[in-house]
Amino acid sequence: MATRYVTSPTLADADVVLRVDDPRPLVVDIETTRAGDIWCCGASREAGVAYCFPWINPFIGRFRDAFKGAQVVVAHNAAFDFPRLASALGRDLVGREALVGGRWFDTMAAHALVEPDHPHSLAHLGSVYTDVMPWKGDERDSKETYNCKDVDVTVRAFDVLQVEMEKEGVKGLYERSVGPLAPLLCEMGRVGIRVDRDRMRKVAAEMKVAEEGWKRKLDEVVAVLPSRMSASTALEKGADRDERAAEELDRPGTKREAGKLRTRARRARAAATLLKTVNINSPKAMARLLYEDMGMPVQKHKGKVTTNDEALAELLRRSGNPGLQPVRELRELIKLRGTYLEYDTDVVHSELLSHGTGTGRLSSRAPNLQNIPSRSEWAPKIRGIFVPRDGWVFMEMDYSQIERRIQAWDSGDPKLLEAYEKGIDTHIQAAAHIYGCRMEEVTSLQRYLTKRAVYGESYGMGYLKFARDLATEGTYVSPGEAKRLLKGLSDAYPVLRGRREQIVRLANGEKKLRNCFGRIRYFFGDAYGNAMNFIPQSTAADVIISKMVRLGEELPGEGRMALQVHDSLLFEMPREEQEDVIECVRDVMTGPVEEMGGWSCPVDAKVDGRSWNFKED
DNA sequence: GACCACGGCCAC
DNA sequence: AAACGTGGCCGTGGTC
Repeated sequence: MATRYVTSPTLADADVVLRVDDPRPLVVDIETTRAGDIWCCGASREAGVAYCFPWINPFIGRFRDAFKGAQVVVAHNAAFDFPRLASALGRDLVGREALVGGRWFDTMAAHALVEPDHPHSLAHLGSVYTDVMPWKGDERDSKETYNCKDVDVTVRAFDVLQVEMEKEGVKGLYERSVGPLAPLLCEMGRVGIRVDRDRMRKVAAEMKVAEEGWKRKLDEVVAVLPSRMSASTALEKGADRDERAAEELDRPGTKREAGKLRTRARRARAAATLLKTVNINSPKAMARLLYEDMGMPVQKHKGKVTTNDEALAELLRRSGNPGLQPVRELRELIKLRGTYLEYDTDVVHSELLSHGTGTGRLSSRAPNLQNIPSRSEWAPKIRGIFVPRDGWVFMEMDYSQIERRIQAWDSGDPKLLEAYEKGIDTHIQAAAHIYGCRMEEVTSLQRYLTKRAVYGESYGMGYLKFARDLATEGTYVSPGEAKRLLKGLSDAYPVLRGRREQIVRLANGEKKLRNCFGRIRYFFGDAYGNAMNFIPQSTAADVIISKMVRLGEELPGEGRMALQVHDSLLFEMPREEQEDVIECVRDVMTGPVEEMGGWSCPVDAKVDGRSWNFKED
């Protein structure tokens, strides 16, 4: 296709492409300076033609008018362009006075609906949807030409995507959910969540103390020590002694004994090295130490040598080596401190992406706030560093077992549905079937094992992995028992099992699955776990994002959504608005889901004015 | 110094 | 035949 890229446009050019009453979508793309200010803004209304306007008056004014008048404004990854444009033009991102309000279209978000597992970069769209030669990183292009190419590819991709979305039947999903969600996600990230850095430093310091404790423990337990001698020194002396003794024995007849002593010396030196220099954060160094120097049985994961926590737990179980537990504890502490207690800011502006997953879940990055510890011993203290603004409170509303409930709804399994209708604990119900007893007789261990089996089963986990997982946490179950557990669970809900088998067959036959919101995913090769998981996971994702869109319209007062973590929403609001917000959120989240024939899911609410660490009260 | 792959591990 | 799904970030160790 012939192209016309205008890199030094005139006012007459602006009159053409930025015409206020042009009914065609206005496609834009900004480039920014190193400091983050807008440097230029490209614009186009049709494939093959693009203008790159410097970000100066009077072009800025023309853009303002064009945004106001445009029926749709299109950008690739609009979450980058639109907030910057809105702030430069003195308008909001969402709400009545919004720059482009609900009229924006993001080609990246749209592509994620059409090809969830493909890359969504503009370069990728250019390569599959257009005949534009690859242009990213081509140093011969001026910045203006580069911008024009971006805009041109965006406008062409937009045209193709209209067709593709129609063909894939995902247009409704985009219009109802994914499109309207985009400005909300943007706004959530822009406002951000406050971090109490004093508290953060205190927790980090506490952790360091705990680390020192485990380091001393490691020092103490590695060897039986002469009094007041450091562990590494003791080990080295022992090694010296062994080696001297070995030399004396080094003659025919006692060579074997000499060899044994040398091995012992080598291992002692290795242990001494561990205490002094081995970096437990280095899998390579740990593998050398454990498997070569110390001669422990090599642990493997998917065919590869591993020193992960599961391996250390197994080595500990088999050898009883008291140095291993301190290593496990230290690893955890270092990981937690390094990952979750190093924010160099008072407000974290995590970015929520709607194109980040194959299932329609959101993802979170820079920082990822969807994986803040919740079960670790340190979780309360880590969560405690995230705080609401002064006079405001946090409120978290969680869906209760939403994916399991969706499995029940989707399969129509009468037994599981009955449990939810009658308010029966489903894990106890399943355990009663598995262990052949009455529900009152199910022990807490049996319920726990069943619950774990339920989660594993929905991902298609095998019994060996199931048994190993449990062992890592200190619950020993033989492979045979694990197998019986999974089988018993599967037998407890035969209709659900049938549906899962059907889903896997469908995925392998059609190579594509669709949930009731119209979301699709393609499957390649031998689909199993990811296929059986798609329906519940993606349906839950679509339930919650559709509710987020509703809440974007209905949330009263100043209250705002702060974060989404797959089955839960975190809100922040002035204390006096607490009751209104809770009522509104509860109503919306538990409201009937049209796409599911009026199905709904119960929620649990938690409120705390102090931090994200909700205390029971 | 920037970038990358890898092993490992946090969440739901 | 068997089968753990969806993410992002850390430190290490290597390359360019």
